[in-house]
Amino acid sequence: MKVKKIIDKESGKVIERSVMNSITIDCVIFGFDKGSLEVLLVQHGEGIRKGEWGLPGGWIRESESVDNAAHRLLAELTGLDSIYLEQLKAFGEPDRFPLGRVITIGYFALIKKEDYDVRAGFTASDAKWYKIADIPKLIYDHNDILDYSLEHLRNRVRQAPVGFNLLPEKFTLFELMKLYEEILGVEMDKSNFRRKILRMKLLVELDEKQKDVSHRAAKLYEFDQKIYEKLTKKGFNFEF
Amino acid sequence: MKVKKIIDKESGKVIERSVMNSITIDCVIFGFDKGSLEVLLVQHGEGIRKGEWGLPGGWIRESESVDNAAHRLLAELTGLDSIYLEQLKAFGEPDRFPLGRVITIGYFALIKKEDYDVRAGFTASDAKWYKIADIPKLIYDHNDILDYSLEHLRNRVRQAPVGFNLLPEKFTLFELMKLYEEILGVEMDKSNFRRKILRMKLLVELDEKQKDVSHRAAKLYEFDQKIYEKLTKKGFNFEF
DNA sequence: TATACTTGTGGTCAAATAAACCATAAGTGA
DNA sequence: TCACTTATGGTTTATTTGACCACAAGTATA
Repeated sequence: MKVKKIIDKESGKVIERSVMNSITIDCVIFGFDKGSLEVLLVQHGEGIRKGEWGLPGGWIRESESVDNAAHRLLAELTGLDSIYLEQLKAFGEPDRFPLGRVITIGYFALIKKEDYDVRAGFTASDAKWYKIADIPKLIYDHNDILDYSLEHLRNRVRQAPVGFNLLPEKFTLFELMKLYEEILGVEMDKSNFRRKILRMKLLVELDEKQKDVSHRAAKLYEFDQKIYEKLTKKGFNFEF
Repeated sequence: MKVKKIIDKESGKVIERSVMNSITIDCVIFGFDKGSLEVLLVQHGEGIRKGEWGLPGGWIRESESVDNAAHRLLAELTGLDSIYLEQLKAFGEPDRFPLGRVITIGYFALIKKEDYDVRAGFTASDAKWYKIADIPKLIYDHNDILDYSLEHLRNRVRQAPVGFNLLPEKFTLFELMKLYEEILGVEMDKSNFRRKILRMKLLVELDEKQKDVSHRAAKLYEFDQKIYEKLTKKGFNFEF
């Protein structure tokens, strides 16, 4: 089993820990800002692909579960824990990685950008949000993984209320609709959207309104956590 | 990289081929018979778990993609190729495999039982169909993988017409309904089911009827391959 | 201050769909 | 012939959808 240099998060010291040598994790981290869906990419700061952009990822330690490895890596990469994270699938074309046979397990994460400060991870020289339409050519098969994630996201938001993980705690119905429009690539009717989403009783109307807008301020809403969980399990139907 | 004994399918000779040593594939193979959903399990013929039942699976070769490995293993295990096969996800608890750290990638397959002859695979002493309700305690985390697959199947049949892969080429509407009832664990209305499924234009009515039944014989149907593919991509909505 | 403009919010109406249920057809077996 | 079973094709009512309208409530500008 390979032993890889790992820098301890707290102390900054280099420690040694055994990792699995033919399996990695790569994360597709989605965010949403001003009507645009975005993905967090990192620029590699070392290795043969120095300078090129790719998905944030890393190695799995010998003693941790795959899910835990994904959570750990995501915390290291974004500084966030307890965010929405889901395994996508394993990607395993024999030639996907040039230095040997490595299978990667894709994860997909949805984060509230308001909670996140951009910063580069350990081995990354830079980290940046890219709009979906502006994704550059990425290393290895990362463009494929990203495409797959996007497809997955589109399916997922129609079957469970996971899209909400991309919005701030408090949001207007219009913002929620714009999120769905952006993810699904469709146009919706304000009025019908409002009727449909309110009927599910998923949202709690707050005693608060938008501020600093140059038009009539809209009411703010947040989720009802209980109904959210129930609908996440049961599945919900959000067709347009 | 580990070198593992592999018996060549055609010649029966033992050949050596390098395999990945910390990743396996396990397949959950569903079949449907006389109104019951079933799973194909194998009894291990060698190793520390000799005699115990588990999911059919195997090692990934150094030179093949993960998907190809799944197809190859399935052909070796069931004698069938070109059947419905889909990756589930990777299962990677650190202690799931007692002899070292091994992550397994789950696949799920749907087969027409009429096409399949039961036979044991290379390292298996026996292979047998089990009704979902009668699944015994399986090796490693295979019960977890099976539970996950079942959940996945339930979601999948509501979003794509994949359940059809479990039925014979020609079937009656009643048989199709029974399949859905069994998978989803619900009761349906004959009349409404018929209306709904026929409206999608997915089925082709044949000039043929059931035989050897002691009641009015029902018309047989088969799929329209073109519409089947279109609906598989686009997604279809089969809520009850 | 009046007016235009923008977005929010609450409706209407017709068409499509779903759920529950009924009636008859077409076959079997006694 | 009759009783019985399943197939098949309705009907009826409630619910949901989609398209569209009208006014409310604010801002920006003349």
